[in-house]
Amino acid sequence: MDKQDRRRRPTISDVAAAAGVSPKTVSRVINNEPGVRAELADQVLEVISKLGFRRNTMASSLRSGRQTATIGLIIEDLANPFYSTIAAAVANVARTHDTQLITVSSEEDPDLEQRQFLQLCQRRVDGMIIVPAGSDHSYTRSEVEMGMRMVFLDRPPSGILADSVVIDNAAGARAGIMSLLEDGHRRIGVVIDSPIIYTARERLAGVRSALADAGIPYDDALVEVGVTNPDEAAHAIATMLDGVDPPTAFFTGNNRSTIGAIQELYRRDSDAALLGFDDFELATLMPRPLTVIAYDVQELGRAAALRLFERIGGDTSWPSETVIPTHLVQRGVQLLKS
Amino acid sequence: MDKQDRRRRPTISDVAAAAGVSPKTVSRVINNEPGVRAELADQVLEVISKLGFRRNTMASSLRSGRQTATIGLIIEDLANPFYSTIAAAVANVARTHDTQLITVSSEEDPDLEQRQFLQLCQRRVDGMIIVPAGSDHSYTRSEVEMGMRMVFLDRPPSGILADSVVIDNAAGARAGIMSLLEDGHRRIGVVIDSPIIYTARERLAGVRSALADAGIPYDDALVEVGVTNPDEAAHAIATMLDGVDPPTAFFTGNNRSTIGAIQELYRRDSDAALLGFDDFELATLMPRPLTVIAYDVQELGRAAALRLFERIGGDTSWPSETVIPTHLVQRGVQLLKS
DNA sequence: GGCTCATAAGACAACGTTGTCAACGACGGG
DNA sequence: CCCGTCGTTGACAACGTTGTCTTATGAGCC
Repeated sequence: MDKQDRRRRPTISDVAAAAGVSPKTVSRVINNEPGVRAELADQVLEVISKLGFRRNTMASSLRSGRQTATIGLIIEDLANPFYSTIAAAVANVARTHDTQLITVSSEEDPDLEQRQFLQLCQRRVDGMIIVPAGSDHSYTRSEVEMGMRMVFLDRPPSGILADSVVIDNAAGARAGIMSLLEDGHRRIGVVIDSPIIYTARERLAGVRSALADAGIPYDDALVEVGVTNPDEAAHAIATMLDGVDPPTAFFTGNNRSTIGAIQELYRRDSDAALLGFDDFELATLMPRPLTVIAYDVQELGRAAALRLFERIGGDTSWPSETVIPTHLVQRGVQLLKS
Repeated sequence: MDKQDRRRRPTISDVAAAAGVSPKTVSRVINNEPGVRAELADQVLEVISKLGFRRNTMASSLRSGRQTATIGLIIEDLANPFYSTIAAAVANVARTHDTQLITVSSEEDPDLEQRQFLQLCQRRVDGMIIVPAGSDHSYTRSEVEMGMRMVFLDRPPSGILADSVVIDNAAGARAGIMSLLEDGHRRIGVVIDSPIIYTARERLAGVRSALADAGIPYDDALVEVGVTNPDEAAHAIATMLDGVDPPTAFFTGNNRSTIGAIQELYRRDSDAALLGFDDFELATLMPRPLTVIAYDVQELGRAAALRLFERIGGDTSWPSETVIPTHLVQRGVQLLKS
């Protein structure tokens, strides 16, 4: 280790030379191909472990043209529990296919998303799951034509026909609002992200549909759009509560907004009802009651990964859209005592 | 697209033929090597974009022997916020080095950890960050000798000398316990994972050190080890509270146990003090007061990644151990109203 | 014994790219 | 006008592996 601390990695030829056989024979052994005497194979295996030989995956898949046993996942932010749950589910499916996962963050930047996409193409991943940040994905078309498999997650693709897995956003929001209406609420404050975003748009559509069915006019003063973090949500809630004829219930369009709403409602000891899209860890310990529109986040990732591996396995059927259902769940720490 | 829906991916030779130049010239263009007339380079670039050529990363790094611009991260479970925060931090550092991250879960299984490690070696990643599940890492030695760079995260390596980044577990626990002692607590219940696990062992050592300094005998009846989930923690807390001379304060060794403790203490309206290792999202909304031993999880990942890239950059200094400091923070939703 | 045939092993080329070196024309100095 | 030099470009081989084809060996059969 003093004069040569960085040994060269042994290659198939090194193994072959040390074992007194041809490189091809070593190749046969490491690939479990038939046509090698058991005795000789053992001998080769011994040399392999003695030299610490590891087949170079890159050379192997370059030559054989087979799969690279890698898939890509493009998400907005790995630190966000929603995305990390998806990543974990995808990785689990990948592992059952002996495939490794390259996860990259787009940081909600369409340009970065595209660059990451192309880099993954250059690595010749077998397929990709993408949670779109941008709104135009026609740039993927030429790659898809050249065989890249893609599944869109959480938001449908645009500018290209491809598989997608999405939540039943509109129906979930609609069901939630209908339950508020059944409880007698007539003024419902809505706090939601910008309708530029697919999920926000769909959820808002669900809200409007439920209100329309109940014959309740849509009141712009009770809808705050473009809310992206807890503080903005808290502020929006405060403003509505301070207005004339304040809402008796709130709908928050994602869990970040729900957190902000809980903070503000708790601070004021308000007993307004709260309905939030997305369940979240520790919702059961929140200091006030709330209802969440829940769905199986793992299933979202799992379904996308399964679809992707079907494609990789050779499925060439027409692109499908998988819709993950939602359901309403009561949350809040008060339930612990009942 | 009807008869040949899967076009072959163009290679450098295809581009060369279409542009009427040699493959080497195309290579020079895509690598920004000098020695190509600007006019000719433009012409080549045009053909490249027309054909949708993407350099094959595998062939490139196979031939050039340069870095693969990939690093590996082996963690226990990507769905766990602690690990996903680390993964995000590592990915962020990686991106500044134009490197992509392959994240794999060991599922706390030493065998799987080793298999994943070897697979990453076969992919010739430039380096790896590993949160050890197993307790013996001598199996990495031959790879390290052949140039694999490794940084151990959250737990130090054993059986091999390598860089590591860990939390100041003992000092953090010690400081927390000392603060409970200052508040007058003399009977402190301890709920912690198995001491087989490095972090649990260190934290328990911190607890014992603080108690010893205060002259308080270590009472086995007040220490429950081997607790791995919230329910077990809640049960352990309940048992201690139901015993004779119950504790007036509890220390929980990680955030899962802390959650369980909160549930049980809230259920009973107990006003026992609670001190938990690990901060967590939404700790500010917990329905009772608690103190957490907090540290910068992102920094943990960031430090490990920075160290790894120093190694990849050629640093051959003696392995270092980076220790991330901790500090005490008050949490609980009651703070919102003050 | 000569034949076929199956089996085992190796020779060789190729995957897509790039390092090395040679070839070419243009240019300027002696 | 020749020669060395520079700037461009290409030919060729090689990275580590594997697909294809060939060769060597011996068993089995008439």
